[in-house]
Amino acid sequence: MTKQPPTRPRGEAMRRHILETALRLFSGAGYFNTSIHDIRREAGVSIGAIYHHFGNKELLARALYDDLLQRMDGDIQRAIASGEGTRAQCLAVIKKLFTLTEEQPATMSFILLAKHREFLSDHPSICSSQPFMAMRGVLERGMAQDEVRAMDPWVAATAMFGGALRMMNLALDGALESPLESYLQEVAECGWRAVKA
Amino acid sequence: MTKQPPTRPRGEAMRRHILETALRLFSGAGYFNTSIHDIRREAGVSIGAIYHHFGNKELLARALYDDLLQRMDGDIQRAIASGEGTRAQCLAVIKKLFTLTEEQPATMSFILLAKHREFLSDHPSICSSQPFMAMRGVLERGMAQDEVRAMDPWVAATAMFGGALRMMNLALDGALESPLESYLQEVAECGWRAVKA
DNA sequence: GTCTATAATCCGATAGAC
DNA sequence: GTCTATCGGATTATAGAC
Repeated sequence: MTKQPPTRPRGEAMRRHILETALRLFSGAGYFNTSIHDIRREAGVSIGAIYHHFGNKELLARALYDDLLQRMDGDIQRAIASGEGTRAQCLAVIKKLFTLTEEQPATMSFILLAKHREFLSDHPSICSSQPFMAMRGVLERGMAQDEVRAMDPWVAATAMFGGALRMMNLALDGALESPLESYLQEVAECGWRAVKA
Repeated sequence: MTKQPPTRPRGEAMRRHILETALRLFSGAGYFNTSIHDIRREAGVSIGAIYHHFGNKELLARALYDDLLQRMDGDIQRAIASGEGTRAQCLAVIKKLFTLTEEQPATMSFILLAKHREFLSDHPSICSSQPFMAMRGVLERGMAQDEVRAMDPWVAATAMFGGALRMMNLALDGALESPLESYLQEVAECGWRAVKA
């Protein structure tokens, strides 16, 4: 009993706590409408702690973005690995994307809707990030095996997943009546018809 | 010869001049990275003129957004009216969207990529704006005439146009090698296969 | 209507104690 | 590592002359 759970997280735990708070505020009000002082107040930590762990506001956003994108990349890779054949893999990817959107809307909102160029100066655009390249890769392999019609790989990827991504935007904007999962089969079927051989 | 063309626009002309300058800066650096003083300097007008015509920065952005969206709505409506049948109408819409993206990237970037929620507080989301509702309407009529498979109207609209919109995002991010128009036929074909009866 | 000058506020970042 | 107090600067918006 020498170790008491501290009221406030310290060290690495505090770092994660700050990241979680920043995600909530960034995705709610936006990066520019959220000040360091807002994060400080909401997280119940000091300004000094934030600057100690992240250096400045932009680096905090970058750390958050990298963290979320890496987690999403793992999810997408696992979804792809879980399926046999292009069609099943694409369905698994869309299913995972829909689940993430419903269960972690703040995360998906930050990744999909944020104009990262505005505060992540030299970061590569979201299109060329790992998870999106992996999705494109599925279609390219599908083409090599004649499961997918021969076409430009970008066109194939956007045709297969573009509808799903738009539906996620609609869900995040609160424009859909039913939960996103209820559209899964229809959306995946449309995507597949768009590209199948 | 009593009337000399003024070096700097005045009145309504100045209003438009300010809107054009704001669009260029907003779509380049983003709304929050653009200050009133930036617009003042770039447009060669005074702070007073800006506040006289628009009231404050947020109202300036709102006026710009409404203006661009109304113009886009007219373009989309005309594109729809130019075609016979669902397939031709959808092709015309995508063709117009691609042309606009290439010829007026600042406009399309501002409309598509901006997180308007961050600075247009109570504005309806982009999904429920006129041009996007019109695109959904095309698919609904197509369903009524059995040209399009029966399905949720949102799913049909995102399946038909989602790929095209993603391609526009890629083009605006500079991720595509060829001009957007060169993908037109493939993109439209994919969208149509996704929804056709 | 358009201008200049200035006010009021807020923000990101730093300094230094503990 | 975490805290409090504070600085310097930038930004939005206003006041008032022309």
